[in-house]
Amino acid sequence: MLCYYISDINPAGPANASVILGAKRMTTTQTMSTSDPLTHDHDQCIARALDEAERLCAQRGVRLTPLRRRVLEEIWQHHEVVKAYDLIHRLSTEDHTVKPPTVYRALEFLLEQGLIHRIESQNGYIGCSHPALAHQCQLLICRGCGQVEELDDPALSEALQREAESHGFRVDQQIVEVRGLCPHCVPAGEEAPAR
Amino acid sequence: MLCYYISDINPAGPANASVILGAKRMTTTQTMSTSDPLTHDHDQCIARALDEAERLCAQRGVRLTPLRRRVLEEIWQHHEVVKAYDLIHRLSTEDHTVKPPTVYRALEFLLEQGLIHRIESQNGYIGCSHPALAHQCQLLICRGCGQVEELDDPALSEALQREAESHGFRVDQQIVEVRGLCPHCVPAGEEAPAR
DNA sequence: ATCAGAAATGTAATAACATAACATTTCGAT
DNA sequence: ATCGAAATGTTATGTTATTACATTTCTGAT
Ligand SMILES: [Zn+2]
Ligand SMILES: [Zn+2]
Ligand SMILES: [Zn+2]
Ligand SMILES: [Zn+2]
Repeated sequence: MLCYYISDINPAGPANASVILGAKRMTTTQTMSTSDPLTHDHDQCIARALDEAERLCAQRGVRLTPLRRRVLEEIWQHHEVVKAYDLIHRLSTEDHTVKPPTVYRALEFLLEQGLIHRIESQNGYIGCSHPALAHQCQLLICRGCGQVEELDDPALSEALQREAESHGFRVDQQIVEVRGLCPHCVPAGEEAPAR
Repeated sequence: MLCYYISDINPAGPANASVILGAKRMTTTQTMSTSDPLTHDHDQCIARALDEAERLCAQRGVRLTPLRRRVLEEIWQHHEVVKAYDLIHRLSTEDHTVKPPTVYRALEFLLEQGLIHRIESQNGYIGCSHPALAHQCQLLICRGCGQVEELDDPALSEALQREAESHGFRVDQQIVEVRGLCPHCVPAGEEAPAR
């Protein structure tokens, strides 16, 4: 499977179509990267995320059960926000309907282990790009294509932490989400206001 | 009405009880401030917020109808997160049940006019402290008492904006919410991890 | 290998949050 | 007074999440 940056949420115009057709599967060894979503090999992206999850859970002595692994795999199918009820539908078959608590419990586990992030402004979830270490991240959420890029800028999170502390506040968690248009959707969205 | 910083969400121990009893109504002229929630005159806080809303809506040629004003007034009853269904219940009487769309439409108007902020991580709302000018804010949300402090640090919002732009991202809106313990709830919560 | 407790999953019901669609009322300008 | 737009009322339904309890699976001790 290839990861298309321009999703069908935002039907691309002719200008973008050629870009999409230009996407190609890369077979050389490379690092996982969400910064070049048009060209990266997303099969490898998924495989790497699952391997890393297996490794971390083994290391931590927690169980990445088949169900939890399956939910994580579904979340990693693309770089867009995934909703809990999407997962319920995707995991259900004619034989067997998955019920909400099943999915919510798996999500709870994955959140606890830092394998996914919850996107508060969308009631959705996304795979974490750097699950080995706990971190505060900044999420860039494109309203055009729905893709999410995870930033992990310590300078930003530290600045916010300091600001909160300067008001006597003890920080548990930061929620930093930016809504807007990603580089590939800016042309299709609105042009820059300045002229 | 006085604004108690320690709410009944987090039953205060004896150490805090005296602090609560120490809260007093201030009658001197003062600026609205959420930075000293124990001592500020919250009646004046509400009145000022409503006056400001009247003024801004008149200036902008939009209508702060009785319903919208009433919803804003309820949101300003304290400095804690208010939920939409709280408002529905508070506005309903034995004679008349307020339906969800009524409240959600009022909230939509108040959000558009920048008179309230939505707190994404809580599905809740809070009165805006500086509604005259559009701004990106940072919200400090206490898990102890539920109170919310609004920060408006341009250095922070500009830093986040620059970071997003450096990734080619066009920013529409920033969502910055910090969960933790406010100065008055830190003692009652957990002690500092360092020793 | 067997058993007991803990962890995980299954299931039913319901709570909590939000919107769509359409009817009626109110407002403000002519 | 009349008309169109804006606001509100009403019904129904869609979406997200949790509670409570039953059953199954796993793990470690015997
Ligand atoms: Zn990918
Ligand atoms: Zn992450
Ligand atoms: Zn106040
Ligand atoms: Zn504000």
